[in-house]
Amino acid sequence: MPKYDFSKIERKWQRIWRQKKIYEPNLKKAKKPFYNLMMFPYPSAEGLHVGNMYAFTGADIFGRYMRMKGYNVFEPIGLDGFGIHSENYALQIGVHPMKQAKISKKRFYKQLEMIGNGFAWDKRLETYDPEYYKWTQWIFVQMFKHGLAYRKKQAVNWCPSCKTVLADEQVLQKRQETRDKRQEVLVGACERCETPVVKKELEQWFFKITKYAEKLLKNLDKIDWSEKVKIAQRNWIGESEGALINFEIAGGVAPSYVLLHGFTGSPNANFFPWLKKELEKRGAKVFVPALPNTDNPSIPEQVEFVLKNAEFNENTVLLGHSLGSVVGLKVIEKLDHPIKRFVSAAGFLEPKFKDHSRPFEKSFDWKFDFERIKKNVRTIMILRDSSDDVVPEIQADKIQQAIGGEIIDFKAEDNHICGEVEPVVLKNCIGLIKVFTTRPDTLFGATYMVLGSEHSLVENLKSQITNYKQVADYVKKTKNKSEAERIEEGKEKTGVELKGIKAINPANNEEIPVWVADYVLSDVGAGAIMAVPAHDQRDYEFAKKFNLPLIPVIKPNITTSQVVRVGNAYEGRGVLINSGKFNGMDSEKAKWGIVEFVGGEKKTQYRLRDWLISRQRYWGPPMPVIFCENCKKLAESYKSYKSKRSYRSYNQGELENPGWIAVPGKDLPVKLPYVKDFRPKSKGESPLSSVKEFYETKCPKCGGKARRETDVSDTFLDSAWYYLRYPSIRSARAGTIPWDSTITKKWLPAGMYIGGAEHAVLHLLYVRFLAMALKDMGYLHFEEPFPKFRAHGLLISEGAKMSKSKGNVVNPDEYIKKFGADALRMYLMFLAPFEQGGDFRDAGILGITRFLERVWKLFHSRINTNIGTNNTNNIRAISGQISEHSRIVHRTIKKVTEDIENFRYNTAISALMILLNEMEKHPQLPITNYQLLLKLLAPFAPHLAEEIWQQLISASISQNQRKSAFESIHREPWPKYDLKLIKEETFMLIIQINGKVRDQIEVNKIITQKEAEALVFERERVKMYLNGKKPKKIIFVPSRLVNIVM
RNA sequence: GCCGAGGUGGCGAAAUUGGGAAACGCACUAGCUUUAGGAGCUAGCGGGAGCAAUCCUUUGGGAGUUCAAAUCUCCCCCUCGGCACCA
Repeated sequence: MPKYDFSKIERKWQRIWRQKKIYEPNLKKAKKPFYNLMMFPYPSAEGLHVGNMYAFTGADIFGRYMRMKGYNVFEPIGLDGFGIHSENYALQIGVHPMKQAKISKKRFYKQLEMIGNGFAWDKRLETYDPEYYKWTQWIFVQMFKHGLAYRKKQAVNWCPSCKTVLADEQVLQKRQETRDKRQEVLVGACERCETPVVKKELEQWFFKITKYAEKLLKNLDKIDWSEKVKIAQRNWIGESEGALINFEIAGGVAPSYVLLHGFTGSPNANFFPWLKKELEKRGAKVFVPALPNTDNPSIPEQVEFVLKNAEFNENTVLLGHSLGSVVGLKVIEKLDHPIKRFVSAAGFLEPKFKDHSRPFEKSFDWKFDFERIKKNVRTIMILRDSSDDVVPEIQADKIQQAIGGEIIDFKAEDNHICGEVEPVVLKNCIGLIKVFTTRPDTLFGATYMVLGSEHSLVENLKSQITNYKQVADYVKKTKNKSEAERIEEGKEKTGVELKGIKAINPANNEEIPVWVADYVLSDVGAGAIMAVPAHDQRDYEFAKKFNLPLIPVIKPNITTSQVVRVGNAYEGRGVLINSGKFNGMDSEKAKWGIVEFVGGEKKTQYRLRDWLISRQRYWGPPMPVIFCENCKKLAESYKSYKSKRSYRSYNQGELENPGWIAVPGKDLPVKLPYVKDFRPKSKGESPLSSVKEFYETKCPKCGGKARRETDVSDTFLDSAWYYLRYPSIRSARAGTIPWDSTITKKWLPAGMYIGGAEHAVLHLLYVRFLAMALKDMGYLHFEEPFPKFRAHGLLISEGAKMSKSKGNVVNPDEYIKKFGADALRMYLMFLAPFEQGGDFRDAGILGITRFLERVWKLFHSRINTNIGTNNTNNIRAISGQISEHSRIVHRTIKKVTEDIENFRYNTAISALMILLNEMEKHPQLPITNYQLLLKLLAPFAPHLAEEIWQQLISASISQNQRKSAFESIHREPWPKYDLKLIKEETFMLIIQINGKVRDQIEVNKIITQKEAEALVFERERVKMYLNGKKPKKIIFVPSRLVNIVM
């Protein structure tokens, strides 16, 4: 018997498979395409990790199974070679990443071939290949052009010792053992040098993933993914349903108001009389001039009239309705000192109306000095009626783009904000604190308010805050707090009261204090909260610490029946819900009833943040944008409407980010230059920022002197679209876009995606987002790239996560050398369910080695000796025994098939072992059954199965019968099982007495209860236990058991 | 604190529409094979009692539902993973 020389066999078949291209489907012509995708590795270390192999093998078994089921399986592989992992590795070993990439590539592909997967080798890709990142940059440009990329200042984690920006994952978050074993808490420190991390503000690029928050969340219900990954995504997106509620600032009413009516209006029309009364009631001086020539107005004339008759000081609020808003803007432009606030109700900048033209359109030049206006007004509120059929919605945006301010969208009482009572208008004329709450039903229990440190009101109310210095000091301290301090302080709440300011609870009109505290985060909700100590643990802690009231004093004009959940605070717990009704509504209804009662607005809020794309690093694709001073001016002037012609050549991204110009497609890729010193720079800039030849360039728009962006993009962008590239590599039709649409339509979305659960929220969310965005741009025909995703478990070693410091990293190479890839593959899959992960221990692999040896031995000792001579006779001679033996074979087919489909590879392998045990015992083993065993084994041990299969073919089929083409076992049809053969005619009837097994008999499957009982009571053992007594009850479970209850 | 997964022999695990707990494998023990070994074959292998037939007991702990619970319900403990002052 020849020796089972796995090294030779494995190398041989790997070579032949590759030569014969049995894993390279014809991507254009395939009839039953199946895209079997697995997450590609980042080649950041010495080589492939056994954890990678675990994942790839598990995915490959599924692919091989699908191939045998008749699908044209496409199973590509590549390297996620860009990014911080690879760069850090290069830094660590002191080799330039460009050089290291070549070394890693060779090593990784060699290892990837050794594991015996059915990879489509012709379609490899590496993310650092300019041919690839050209398209990564192209995608960035598309995002930019479609307004999905923008620049924003944001604080980043900065390690002062390593002089580099750190990703959140690189900041120590948990109590960890430090390298020199001190048991210290290193929260908020750099993972490499353990220096406390500080915050540094940098301008960076973001992708608007938040725009897709709702879709990303909703689609989760439609896709078949590992449930835990879906849950992680749901939590990450973090939907919360709640309401925005405005709290009036007591004394937020300004001393003086000037209200300007619109075209054909008057001080007695619309909401003007009511508004005047409301404001005067609160002690304000209100001036509502009747503007001259209201039916055929001249704007300059009205402006002059207002300037002459109205008084403006720094506490004046100016409101303009419709044309009054235009007049108001002009008035502000002419002032020589600032006013407190400008409220634009249904205002506009251009005379473009939805209905008809108006006489004042032509007599005015529609030019404004926006810079001056901005200087002359401290806060701006832009009210937009969602049902306005006079002024287009876009006008509000235009005002905001020109002078800033806040847009308030609402449905006015009457069209074009012309109701006699318009509460939203009033609210915006007086000072307001807007809060977001998911519990509006606790509104009656709000006893104070808290603003986040960065809340704009802190500065805007400066003049009214009597302890401003104290407040400012606190705010400054909070902003400078490092991550470490913030977490360390943990539960101990801090804060400062804004003295001189009171807010009014709109539910009960009670005056409540306003605080600023860092437990309220400025970028969450509205950046301010109503504090309800009776219901919220955090508010309770804060209230206790600063002696704030825990429950409100209910004013007599609010009846207790209106109160929902005021709550009773009590010591220790702080939360006792006192539920009630509100105006006859209960619970859920009351919650929203209150929102309506106080004029709030229902709102769904998401926790998801926009995707920060910029990396101040070297090893990534340079971002394909160029900054041009000249174009900045042009793009900005677009906002002021000074030159309509020139802005037409700018795309949305260029207009939204003045000065930033996309690199045109023909100039892509923007190649990453070779930079000798690729280490991160100390200023929070990419190493490219010191390469003059790189950043000095010409503006693609105007040809003037310009500067390239020197940051590179996040690695997650590389991996967010790689699956689109694989099938189109070297396709002639991919040229203007990165993929061939015909092929993409055929192969995508992917049939199966397999990868680690550690990517649940980043990679797996980004891929989905990008697909949605590209679909909306018209480049793709689907929005979910992976309708089916399975997360494999984590492979640990000797009970612990593999890590270099623990020294328990397993290198697959030595195991492959020692035991063979087939043995290692099967051992990894046999450990535990694939989706659970497993613990790699040396000892167990021998069991698999024995199994494979026995499969080999069985062939050479029993099968091979029988074929060739009179094979067919042989089968006929033993046909009588086939059916009995076939039963277990068919049961195994069923078991293995179902187990593969459910990724229960461990039990599939166990079933194969049981089958082998049976076959060894069987005196005359039919060849056909052995062939079935081989086919079932093929996905798990592809080399051995192929070797024996080929030997079988050459031994049993005479030369002239043999087909000329190479017939791999991996293209054989997957065995089908015969249900009739599986069905048993008899079964072991279990006899229980009081639930305990006492006996068993083999009986026919179709036995009735009566027949069973008759048999059971004849049994000696049963008689012994009954001892003449009559049973209380007899339970009969068909084809299972009889339970006699005594 | 919140969310998720899990806890079964010496070890990895199997059994989940409630119906024989421990399949399959590792390790171990004994024997066989004139036997160099991480080789092969046979048998045994949760714990306790017994020469044995057999009996009792056992799925993190406690309670419950049921003829019957690893599986369902409630409470508690532990391990791992994720999120974390999200209003």
